[in-house]
Amino acid sequence: MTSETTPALAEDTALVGFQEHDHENCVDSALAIAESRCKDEGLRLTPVRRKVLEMLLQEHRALGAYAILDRLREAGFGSQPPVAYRALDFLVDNGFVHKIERLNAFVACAHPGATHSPAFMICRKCDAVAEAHSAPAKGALGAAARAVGFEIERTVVEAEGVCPDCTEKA
Amino acid sequence: MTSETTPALAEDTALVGFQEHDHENCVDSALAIAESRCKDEGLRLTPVRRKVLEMLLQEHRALGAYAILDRLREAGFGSQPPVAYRALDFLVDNGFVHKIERLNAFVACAHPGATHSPAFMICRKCDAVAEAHSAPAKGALGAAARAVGFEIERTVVEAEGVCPDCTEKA
DNA sequence: GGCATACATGATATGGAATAACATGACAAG
DNA sequence: CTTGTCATGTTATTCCATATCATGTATGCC
Ligand SMILES: [Zn+2]
Ligand SMILES: [Zn+2]
Ligand SMILES: [Zn+2]
Ligand SMILES: [Zn+2]
Repeated sequence: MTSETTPALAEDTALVGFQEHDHENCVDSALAIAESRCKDEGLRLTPVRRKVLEMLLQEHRALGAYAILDRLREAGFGSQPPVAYRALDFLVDNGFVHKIERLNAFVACAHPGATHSPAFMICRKCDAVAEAHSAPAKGALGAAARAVGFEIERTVVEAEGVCPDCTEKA
Repeated sequence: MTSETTPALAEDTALVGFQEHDHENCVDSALAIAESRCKDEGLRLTPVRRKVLEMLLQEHRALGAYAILDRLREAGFGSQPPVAYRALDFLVDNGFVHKIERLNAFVACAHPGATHSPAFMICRKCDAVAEAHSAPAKGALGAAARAVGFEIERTVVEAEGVCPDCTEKA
């Protein structure tokens, strides 16, 4: 794994997921970015953690914790729930992976590097997940929060619907 | 075996939108609206369903399915999971109750009557939940969806943070 | 009335998500 | 070498959710 893969970060900031792309490169570069960021920030991207991130990057879909666990077992890692949840906690806390609350499942971040407040589009037919940016404090919710004095720390924004591919097929 | 761990939120701080209000009346009127709407639309607000709605209206907090189940048992109804989940399905499908994905729990709708796309503010300290309106297709997410041809059918918008009461106490 | 249909309820069993609690191993300071 | 920290591993348990089959109950038609 040369860390020389350049930040070929999908430049259409919005949406990896519903678009064809060079997936090999996509996975490799995301892993490279993760390794580089961990080095910079003194985080330890251990084998289990790296493996989980790699699994999630391979799919552009959300995987449940037990699907992840199955693959960890196959790869020779521990196979008890905490093994997966701890790796996921690390990856989520550090912004490499997001949890999709609607699905109780996890997806690799499509815009690693910068901290951001993600929004997701989830296809209910094929389970594809695309990540966009959300503007949490702006809009109706932000206004309502300011009006009552609620301090927003984090937002969950998830849209459920049908992706372009599945719409086309129908 | 009961799964109730509630730290007894001070009773009279019951709040809709984090504001004090006449809670007796709030519950009664919401039940009346539900009954009237069910009559109009030919829906059957049966005893279990009514009881679950009433429970959720009493709290302005989200209750987990098993907390609901415990109370159903106490009230003499069936105590197996499907009993609660079926009642909840009915109430959610018809807009009387919303599911809070972040908590895997349920809360009574604060704006019954009109169909709407809710947004929630969840206090991570006291677990209070307030409901606001969201503008799903407007804003950054709507734009991203239109850009790729994703058809939004439903959105989950949940903000986590600290409510005015808890901010004040700190 | 007798009967078909739809719908609501009930109970059993199982699967999937998440965490608590405890033990072990690796490793870097001191 | 000892100590503290962090990561991993295992066991056990709890909570969330659904599939399945059985039973009851109302309604409308014959
Ligand atoms: Zn990719
Ligand atoms: Zn699709
Ligand atoms: Zn509502
Ligand atoms: Zn609070």
